Amino acid sequence: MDLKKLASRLIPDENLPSLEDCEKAYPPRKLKEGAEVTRLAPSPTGFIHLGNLYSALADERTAHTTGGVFYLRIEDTDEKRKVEGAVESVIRSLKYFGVNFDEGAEIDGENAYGPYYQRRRAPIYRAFAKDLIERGLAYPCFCTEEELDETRRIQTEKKEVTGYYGEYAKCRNLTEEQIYAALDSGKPFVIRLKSQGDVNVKHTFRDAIKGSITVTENNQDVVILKSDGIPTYHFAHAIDDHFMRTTLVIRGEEWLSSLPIHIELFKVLSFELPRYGHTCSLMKVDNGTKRKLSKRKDPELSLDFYRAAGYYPQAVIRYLMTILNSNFEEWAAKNPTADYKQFPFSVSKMGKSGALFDLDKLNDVSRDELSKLSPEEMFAFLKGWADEFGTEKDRAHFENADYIIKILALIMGAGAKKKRKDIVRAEQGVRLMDYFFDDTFAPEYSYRADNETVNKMLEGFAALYDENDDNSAWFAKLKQAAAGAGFAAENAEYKLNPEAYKGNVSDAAEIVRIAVTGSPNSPDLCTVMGILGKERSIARLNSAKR
RNA sequence: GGCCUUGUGGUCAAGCGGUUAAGACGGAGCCCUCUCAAGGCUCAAUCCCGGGUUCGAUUCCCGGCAAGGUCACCA
Repeated sequence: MDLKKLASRLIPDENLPSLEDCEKAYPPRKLKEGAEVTRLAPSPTGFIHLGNLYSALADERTAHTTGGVFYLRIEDTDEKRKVEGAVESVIRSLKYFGVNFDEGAEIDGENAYGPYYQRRRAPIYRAFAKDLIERGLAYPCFCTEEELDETRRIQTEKKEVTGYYGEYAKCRNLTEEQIYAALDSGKPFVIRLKSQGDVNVKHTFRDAIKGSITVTENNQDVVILKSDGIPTYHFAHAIDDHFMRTTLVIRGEEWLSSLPIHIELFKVLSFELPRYGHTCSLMKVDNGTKRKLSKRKDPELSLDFYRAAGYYPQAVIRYLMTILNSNFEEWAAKNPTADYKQFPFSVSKMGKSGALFDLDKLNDVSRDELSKLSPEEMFAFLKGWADEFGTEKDRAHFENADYIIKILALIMGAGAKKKRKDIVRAEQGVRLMDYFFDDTFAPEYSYRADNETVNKMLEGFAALYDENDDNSAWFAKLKQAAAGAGFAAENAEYKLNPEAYKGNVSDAAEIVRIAVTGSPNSPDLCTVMGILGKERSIARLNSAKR
């Protein structure tokens, strides 16, 4: 059979680049020894979630801690699943979390290895497919979807491996006449790899994350060019990662099972195989079982969700870092002020089994991270959130920067010997301040004492309160009022004879606290009242009487 | 079902033939204390199972089991 002629018939494109041209156009990168080139290669199918950020961070850290390059490639070979604006959304979301690309789709700067949209690279793929056909390593397949379904059914029935291989590869040995007849009749076709592999042969393979794994040779005649002439993932992956000079392909472990295909593809294309690192996926518990995070099933894991909830970007990143490299936490404890980018990230330190997403842990990391901010920085962060996601009232409150910063100094324990870690995320932090504003102050007045006692305490303290008192003077007056209302002024006295009193000082303070803040829990009450000012404090004490 | 991967407290995990089996989150308790946080201290809780190899296995080997992934003209 004249393969040259067949190739020209199958791929008649003019102006295809020559294989040598491609090599020349995308030469090996000039990087220092050990520098890794990594990439994020999403398909533009919609929003990205925490799991995507997780692997993007692994890529980004690997590239940037080794002095390499991190680029963005868009795998848009599936027209049907394309979503408008998805690319911008990916870039924007990742940027919010501080994950930035050096080159790639929609990125300014060095674009020498582009284009980064696979659809725009069609001529390259087609040139190589044509070459494979000429070399007898690929062939046209005219099987219809129905035929394929049918063989799959038979294979399943006979408990054989499904797929297009061996005797099931019907089009593999078509005669010249059959091929041209099909072509002449206008039947649509795909191009398949003529696999040379043998499933009985196994190799051990070194994965950068999983370590030593065994791979079985591929014997599937996989589709490399779909009937629309666009490559499948497998083929595009081999060609792109070769010509974009990726050194380390970091991707989810769901790709592990197609690794044999990729190995064969690199081999027949005569490309040097890059290194691979297959990450375990982030899991979540669903109906009592673990499963990997999914875009469709877990909208609450969308990156935009975390933005809306007001999670601090650095906190999410640091949480992810603790899962990515388990020694990160230890390092961070030793270097409390260091930026996470100084951490010597290593793919080899990545875990081998899938981690469960742990909200408690994220919250803990968040508290910690946020407690490092100054009240001014916290103000800026909260205001940014309020501007985008807050209520009308929130935005109005944030006009008064000085007032809020004073509140934040209290809530965060700034300047005090011990910092507070009350704020986990912006939304919750903003709500924490509600009682400092009259229009959001919503007390419940759920006193434990009887009304008479409450009123006596409130009146007594209102009469004594002086906004110029320092903390101890303030507390002395609280005790005085407490005694007047029948509480024990000193705890020791109360312990000796609890029957004689309405309660201890804590119980008395609780009444005032509820009156002023609407809640039995709050930071230092003396300071709260100082921030509110005498007038409002007294007004609240009065209106809190029963 | 075939193939691949993984299996240390509730969660994330150190560990790499001999350890009282780290640490963090979460839980319980105590201290501190005007409450709540924070902080300090203490406690409970783990090597999937069965065979080997070995003086000795969480660690090495084999076999189970369980979980996850994958078997498309989707990526």
